[in-house]
Amino acid sequence: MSNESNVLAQIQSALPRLSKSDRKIAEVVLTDPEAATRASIAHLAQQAGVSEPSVNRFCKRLGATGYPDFKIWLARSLVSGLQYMSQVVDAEDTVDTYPTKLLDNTINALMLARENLPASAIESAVGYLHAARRIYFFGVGTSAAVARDAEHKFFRFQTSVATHTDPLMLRMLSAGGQADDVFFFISHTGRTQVIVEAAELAATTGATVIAMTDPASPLADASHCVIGLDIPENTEDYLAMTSRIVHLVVIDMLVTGVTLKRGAEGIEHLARMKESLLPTRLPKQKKRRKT
Amino acid sequence: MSNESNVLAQIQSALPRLSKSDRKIAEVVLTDPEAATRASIAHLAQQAGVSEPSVNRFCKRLGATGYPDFKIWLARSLVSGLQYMSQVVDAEDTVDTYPTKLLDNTINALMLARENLPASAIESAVGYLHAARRIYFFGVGTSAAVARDAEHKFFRFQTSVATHTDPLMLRMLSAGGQADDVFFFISHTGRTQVIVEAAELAATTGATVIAMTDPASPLADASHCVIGLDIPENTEDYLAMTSRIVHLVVIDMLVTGVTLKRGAEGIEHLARMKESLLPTRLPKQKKRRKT
DNA sequence: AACAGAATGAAATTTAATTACATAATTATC
DNA sequence: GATAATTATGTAATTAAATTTCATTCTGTT
Repeated sequence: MSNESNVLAQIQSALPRLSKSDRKIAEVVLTDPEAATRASIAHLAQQAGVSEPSVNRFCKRLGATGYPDFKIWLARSLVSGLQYMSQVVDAEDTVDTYPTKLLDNTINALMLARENLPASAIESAVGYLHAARRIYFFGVGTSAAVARDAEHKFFRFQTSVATHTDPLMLRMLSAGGQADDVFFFISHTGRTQVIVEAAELAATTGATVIAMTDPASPLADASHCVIGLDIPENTEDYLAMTSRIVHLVVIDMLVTGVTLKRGAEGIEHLARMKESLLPTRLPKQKKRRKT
Repeated sequence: MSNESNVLAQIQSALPRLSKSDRKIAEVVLTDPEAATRASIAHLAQQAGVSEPSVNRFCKRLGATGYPDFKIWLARSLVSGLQYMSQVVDAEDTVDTYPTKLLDNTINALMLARENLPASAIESAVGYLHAARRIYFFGVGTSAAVARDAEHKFFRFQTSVATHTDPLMLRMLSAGGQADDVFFFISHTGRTQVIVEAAELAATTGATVIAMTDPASPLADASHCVIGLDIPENTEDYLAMTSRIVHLVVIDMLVTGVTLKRGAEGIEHLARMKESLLPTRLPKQKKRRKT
């Protein structure tokens, strides 16, 4: 009964079982839940044409402790401004709408990733990266930027790191893999010709092949360790590619994981970061904006 | 001010500007917003160590009509267990905790950006980029990856685009700016020596200088158009730099804006994207994971 | 029709939130 | 560096809101 996560659905389903006044209240609430969250018990009672205690009893019957609590439940089952459906930018969009759409899509992608985190894959990838003598991050197109970011982050460790986008370099380096090398491939689809080929080559050399990609793809099949992510849509090749954002955050996770594994120096690094975070922000001088 | 869509992000961004007691209240709310929705004003006041009227005033300052109304806002902006305080990874973290922390920080940064979108700056930047004959994206360190991403995205237009990280190239190109060139600088702090210098140089040439940076920084001062973003903490140089994610999404916005401005072909492109989005995902075959 | 049981509303009570006012702290000004 | 002005904060009084109690009215049953 007290499934507080969605009162509206609950009211809806209880509707036929309700008494006369309860039904009147339910209808008012269902018609405009948004308004109900703002109304006082007196107002809602008047709207429904019932007495205040009736409203109160209605709330309690649903499992709330009282009317204010009921309003909170109601508010929670109404989702904040965030749009949960992936939104598409179209010709009618203006500067007041498309930035929010893009942000919402990105936020949704991250929330989705948050639900289905491939913790074990991350863990083993961290293990490999930590143990590696040399790491290659390979990605083309949009994923090249992710690879570059990873390279930049892994610089801090004494491990040697490299990124390349040139197909020839990619193939040559992959073919020359050694036991303690890690090849890390980044591809949303896992079907990019040059990447798949390189991964297959690398796998034959005894090096470790990690892929951040679709788990049901040729690239995944060629890899020893797959970081599979649940990413809403394939907007590949088009404007905003939300997957690359998720990929970047996963890179952060890997760097963090390796840092933690390295102990001492790593921890010291983290401590410094903690400090830098505390004095939240520097007081800003007067703002100045042109045009 | 009364942008009711996400009070938590709003509080987060107001945090540094708040008075002593307001901050205490804000911290209690941010630490456990879920609990705050259930607490009475007296309880919350006691928790924060302030008086009840202080809590009431806090709510009003945020735009709510009072405490109960504030609780409704809070409930509405609450999404599935997300942590709203910026979280720091420490030595005790495991693979079960730090990935979520990093994701939460990123999501928060994006929600914050969503509340304080510099729409007008984005609009004018889009105007400049659309009109440009040649575009340079300059960023160093972490921002280099953002610049690279921007370059990759702007390739689609006939405008010529370039990115460089080499300080010499940067200075040379900046000095050689022309009237219809756009120099786009990316820097979280706006205090990176080489970037600020290049911006100042470029500004003397008659070219347009755009900066995505802290609005109260030397870089902002040197620019014609500043895209200022509200980004929680300065984790600069350390593990996860949430600002770069926000920057990337802003790049998406700019590309989208320019695409929309280009009309016809741009729209056709968007239509194709829309199609690609509908058959959401390919049915995945059996998953396969190794190690 | 008469009764039991639930449903409902009026009024009283309690609880919670808000306002008014006084005091303290901060900031600006000279 | 002192003083005025402003802003922030708390105490107490007030008001508003929600809840409980209890009397009344429906509803269905025999």
